Amino acid sequence: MALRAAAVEGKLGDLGADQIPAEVVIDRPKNRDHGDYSTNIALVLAKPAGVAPRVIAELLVKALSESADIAKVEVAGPGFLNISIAAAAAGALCRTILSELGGYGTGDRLAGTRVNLEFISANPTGPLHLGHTRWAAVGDALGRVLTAVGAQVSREFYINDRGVQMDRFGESIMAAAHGLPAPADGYHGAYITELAHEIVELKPELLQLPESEQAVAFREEGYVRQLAHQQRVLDEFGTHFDVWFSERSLHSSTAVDAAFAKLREQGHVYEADGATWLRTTDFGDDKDRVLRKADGELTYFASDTAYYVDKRSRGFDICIYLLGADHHGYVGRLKATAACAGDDPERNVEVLIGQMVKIIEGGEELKLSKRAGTIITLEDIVERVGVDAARYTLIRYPVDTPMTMDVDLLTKRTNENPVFYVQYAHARISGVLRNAIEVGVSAELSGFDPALLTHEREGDLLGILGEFPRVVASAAELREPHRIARYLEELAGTYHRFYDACRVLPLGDEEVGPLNNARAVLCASTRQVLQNGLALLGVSAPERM
RNA sequence: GCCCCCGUAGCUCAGGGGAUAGAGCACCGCCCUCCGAAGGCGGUGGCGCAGGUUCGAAUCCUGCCGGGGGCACCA
Repeated sequence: MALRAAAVEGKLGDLGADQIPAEVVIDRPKNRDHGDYSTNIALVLAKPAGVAPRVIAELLVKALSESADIAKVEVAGPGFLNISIAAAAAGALCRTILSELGGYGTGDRLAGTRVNLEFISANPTGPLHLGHTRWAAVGDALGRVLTAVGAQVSREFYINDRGVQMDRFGESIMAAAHGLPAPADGYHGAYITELAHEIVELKPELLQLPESEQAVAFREEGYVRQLAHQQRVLDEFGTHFDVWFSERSLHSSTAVDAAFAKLREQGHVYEADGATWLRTTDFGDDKDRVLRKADGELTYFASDTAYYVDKRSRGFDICIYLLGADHHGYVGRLKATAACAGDDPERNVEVLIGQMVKIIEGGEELKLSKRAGTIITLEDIVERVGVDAARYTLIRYPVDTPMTMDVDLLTKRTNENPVFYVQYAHARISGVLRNAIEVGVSAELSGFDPALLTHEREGDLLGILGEFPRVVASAAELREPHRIARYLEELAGTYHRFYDACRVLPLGDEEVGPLNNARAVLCASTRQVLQNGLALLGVSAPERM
C-alpha cells in the first residue's frame, strides 16, 4: 500500500509539492461494490493543491493500476478511490497468518512504553462484586491488548489495607466470633460469620485477648483470608496481577516521605489550620486536598499520591487507572497530583471510568447474594454463566456505557448469545479441519494456491482477516478492548456465510482438488485469528462444544 | 450549584469526519439424502431537538430537552 505515496509526489508537483502526508488513510468500505479498500486521499489533497479531487484521483488510478496485486481501481463519487485486490495477492494473507500463528495481529506501536495498569483495587474486607468483575475482565483484556502491541505492562492491584474500614472489618468479625450482631456501620453477610468460625476454630486463643487487641487480631486474620480469597477467585477468573500493592507498605517504607519530599520540592505543599495540604488547585482541581489531617493522621489521598509517585519512580511512562463511575471525582485530583509532582497529566495519567453493571435473571434484576448478604459477587456471576460468558459479555461493551448482563441470554446456545456465536465458529471450523484430515484435504501451506480463492465470500473473509492487526492496534490505542469482541463477532458471521456458500470438503466421492486445499487453508487461517482474538479477551476457543 | 456519563430500529446495543447508518432479538417468508441448522438467506423498521465547523457530521463544537451517577480533614 505504501507504493502510492511515491507515485503521487512527482505528479502532484503542480501545486501541492511536499505537503503530501507520509501515510495515507485507507479504509475498508462498508459497501462491497466500493472495492476491497478505499481512500479519500484525493479529497484531502484537493484543497491544498487547488486541484479538483477527481483530477488527483485520476493520476493515482494510473499509478496504482500498474501494480499486479491490484485488480481494479476506480474513482467514485466526489473523488474516492476504490481499490480491488487481485485474488492471489489477497489470498497470500493466509501465508502470513499461518506462519505467524499466535503472533498474527501483534504489533510494535507501544514498543518500549512501560504501562502501569491498575484495576479493581478493592478493600480486602469482603468479596468482589459486580463492578469489580467488569474491571477484572476489561482490565485483564486491556493488559493483553497493550502487551500485544509491544507495551511492557504491569498489572497492579492496590490493596486498601489501611484505615477505618479495616478496623470495622476486624470488629465485625470479632462480634460474629462472639455470636453478637455486627456493630453499626460494620460489615454484614454470611462471609463474616464464616470467617469468624474459621478463625476461631484455628485460633481459639484469640477470644481470650483484651478487646482492643482482639479486634486487631481478628482484623489481621480476616485480612489474610479475605485477600487470599480474592486472589483465588481472580485466578479462577483468569485475571492475574503482576503486583499486589499494599497500602500499608507505602507507610512502612519511605514511600510516603519520598513522595512528600518530591511534592515539596515542586512547591505545591503548604500548611494551614494545622493540616498539610497539596495545592491541587494550581492544576485545575476544584479544591486543595489534605495530605495530613490536623490530628496528624495521613489521609487516603496521601496514600494515593504516594502510590502514584512510587509508580513513576519505578519507571512507568503511563499510569492507567480503571475506576468505577462513583470515583469520577478522582480524575481531576489525580491529574492535578501528577502535575504537582512535575509530570505531564495528559501523558502520564489516564483514567478510564466504568459505568454501572446490572445483572438480570428471569427478567428480574439480581440484587441478593446468599454469601455476601447484599451484593452480587464475582462468584455468583461465574456460578451462573461461567467464566467465558462472563468475561466476554463484560468486555463486549465500551466501559463508559452502563450495561446489563442477562443470565438467561448468556446461557443460551444460539446466535443470540455472542459468546457462543464466536466460540461456535471456532468449534465449527475445528470440526471441518478434523474431517479434512480424514478425507485427505490438506490445510498446509505447501501447495496452497491463493489465486483459487475467487468467490465473493472468500474475498469477504480474507478482507476481514486482514483487518485484525489494525483492530488490535486501535483497541490498544483507544484502550477499548471491546473492539476485539465486536470484530470477532463480525469475523464469525463472515465465516458462517462463507461456510454456507463455499463447500470446503469434497462431496461424496468427488476427488480432492486444489480448491479444497485452498479453502481448508482459509479455514485454518480463520481459526487462527479467532483463537488470537479470543486469547486477547481471555476467553477460551473450544475445539468442540 | 458544580462535575462526569448516556440519548441510534419496537427491545439490547455497535458505529475513531466519508459513499445507501449496522448486528442480534422480535415479526413475516425461505434453505439440511453430504463439511457442526448451536448455522445461513430475504423482507419490515432508526441517529432527542436547534444552531455551528467541514467538500462531507450519528461522529467534532455550543445551547436546550430527557435519563443515570458523583461532590467529604470518609474509606
